[in-house]
Amino acid sequence: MKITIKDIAEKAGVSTTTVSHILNNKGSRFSEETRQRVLKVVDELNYQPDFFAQNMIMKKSRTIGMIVPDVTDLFFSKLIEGVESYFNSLGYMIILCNSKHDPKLEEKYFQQLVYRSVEGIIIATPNILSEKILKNDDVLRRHIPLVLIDMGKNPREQGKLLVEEYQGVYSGVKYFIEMGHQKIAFIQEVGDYYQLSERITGYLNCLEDYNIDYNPQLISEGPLTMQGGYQATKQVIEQSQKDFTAIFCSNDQMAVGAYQALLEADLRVPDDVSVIGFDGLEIARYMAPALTTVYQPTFDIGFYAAKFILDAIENPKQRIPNKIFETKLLVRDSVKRLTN
Amino acid sequence: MKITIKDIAEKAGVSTTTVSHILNNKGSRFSEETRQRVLKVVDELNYQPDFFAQNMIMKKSRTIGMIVPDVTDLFFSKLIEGVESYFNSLGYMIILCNSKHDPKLEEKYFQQLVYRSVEGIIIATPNILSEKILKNDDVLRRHIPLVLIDMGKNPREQGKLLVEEYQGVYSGVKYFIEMGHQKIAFIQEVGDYYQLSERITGYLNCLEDYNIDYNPQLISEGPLTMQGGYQATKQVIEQSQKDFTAIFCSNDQMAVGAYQALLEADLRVPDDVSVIGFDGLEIARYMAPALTTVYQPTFDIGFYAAKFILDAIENPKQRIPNKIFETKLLVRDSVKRLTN
DNA sequence: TACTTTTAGTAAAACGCTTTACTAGAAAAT
DNA sequence: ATTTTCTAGTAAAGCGTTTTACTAAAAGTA
Repeated sequence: MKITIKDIAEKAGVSTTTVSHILNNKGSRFSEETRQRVLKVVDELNYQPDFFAQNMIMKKSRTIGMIVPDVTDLFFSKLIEGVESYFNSLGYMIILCNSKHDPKLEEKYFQQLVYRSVEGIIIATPNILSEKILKNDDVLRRHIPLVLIDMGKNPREQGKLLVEEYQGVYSGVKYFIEMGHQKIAFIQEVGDYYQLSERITGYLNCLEDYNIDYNPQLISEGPLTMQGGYQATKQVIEQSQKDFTAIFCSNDQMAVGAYQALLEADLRVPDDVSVIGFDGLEIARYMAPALTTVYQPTFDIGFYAAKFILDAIENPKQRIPNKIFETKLLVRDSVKRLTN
Repeated sequence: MKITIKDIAEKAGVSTTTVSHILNNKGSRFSEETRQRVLKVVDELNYQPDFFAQNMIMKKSRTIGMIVPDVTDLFFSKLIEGVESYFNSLGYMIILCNSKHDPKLEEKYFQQLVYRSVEGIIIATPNILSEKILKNDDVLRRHIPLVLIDMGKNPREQGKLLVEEYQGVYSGVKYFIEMGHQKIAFIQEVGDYYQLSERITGYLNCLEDYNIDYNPQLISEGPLTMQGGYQATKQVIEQSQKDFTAIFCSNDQMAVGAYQALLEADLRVPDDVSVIGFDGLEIARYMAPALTTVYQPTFDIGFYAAKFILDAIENPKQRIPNKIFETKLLVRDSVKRLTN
């Protein structure tokens, strides 16, 4: 069946100890002659040590678990790219779990990852996580580093990677206002409304700071998808009877849907309605007109998540840092200056 | 440290054999009393068997390796979703590798996956793979099922999942012609031109069948990305001095870039130039105007890849089937009927 | 009663590696 | 010449399971 270290040892006329030592550059020195002989046999038989046998002793799975709600979401795939890119050269591999936004599945995956002895876990989700995840016995006992990219939804002391959502939205809405807009709509993630996420707070506070009355008819919600943005925008159009000049979308994908909904309602971007998105995905640049959007460094977030995990693996005593990423308004062509 | 089966056995006053048997419902029957006692201890100590120790004996890693060139590419992320969705409930997990279109990296990942004893490998790539992958000793010896989603690029007898690219493109170009177009541009993947892929052959043959002269100035290439489509379209515009009325894009993402390039050149879609894409991604529906595109069942391809792998795992003797997926032209608003 | 069968379990091997502790013989030191 | 040190290795334990082959005691049977 599989070639084992024993086969190599036998064929090279040495002990398994010797083979192991030579392969791992450990222990006492060996004569160049035996070294070559062993290496030659290894090469001839195309021997590779058994991953499981090795791990049983060394307890280094060199595997990271990552849970995302939707791989096809451009934000999360960019994040995955960042994570993968860091682990790439280091011999770590990632087990990817697509939770489909289902908390039950997230929990199941989490447990499976723990069972598989991953050395670290990254959970990216806008959902509330259960105690079973956040205070998992195994994870605590075995010091498995956990990093959350969760928009600040879950209480946690370390390993939180956040984006300045509040400031991001605030700067976008402020930009609308500075461009002369007063009737500013806001479409956001489902379920967020009542729990007042950072994003909507940024919106509300900015309005307040500029003494603009908040109009509930200008707010609507939907999933953070193109379809979601389309529906939510349609709803805003109906609710307000087209009485708005700007719309802030909780992410770029919603903005794509918003464009469509506006077009169908005979509202032109930006002549009739100005639009701002959030994320700064590649697609934003290619929308017509190019979308003004609040950029967040998605790739970097993934990259840092990976880095923090790795640091924590190498330094188990240390706590995992938190990090807040800045946003930046990318001004493009989807916002019109209002001259009234 | 970790709780082992020995701890459980000791605390429950039985042998490890008993614990193992009870946990796996194997071997002779045990009295309900001991069963409960063992189970209780297992629960109390929150015991989980060690994945590596188990695998060492059972040799079932329940892990699948998947290599894609770019996770952020909507086609591949959809594929991943399909694969993940099939393995999801079955306790299999997938190790995801993002090769960045680098053949060297593909080979390295492949070897790592083999080393990690994955039970199956799915490679989705438009690249030529090395012999080291296609005729890998380990994979052959250990009968690791391999499925290729490679647009037919690599010679292989089994485990090939293909799409009717030729027919897809042909039907799109034919549609252009039926709508009165004669000057039809084609933008395609880099490097494909000289190796005459299925896609360009579909284009060329269709032109020929309708007695339309093929004009090399109407062909251009770029990566299968928005940026790539943008550049390639720009090039076509220059080369032909705007002398074309339609453009076929090798994928939807290129079409997004094409829209942008056309817009910048003051060419309106579809009034001045009609556009067709390939893939049928969600985004196509939200483009303005909505993109007419050749749909391919991306999710299903992933799903079947997973299914075939699993069938092959359960049935090692059997060969892995090939499968060809049909395409379908989704007519939307990006093609104008020419009346001349 | 004396044998057989069943019940309820156990001991020990095996999986394929790494690692610790040891050693025979050669070379160096006294 | 004897002891010490160095060289080039090896034997065997151990990692945490599963599994095979076995067994003592209880129950059933003739």
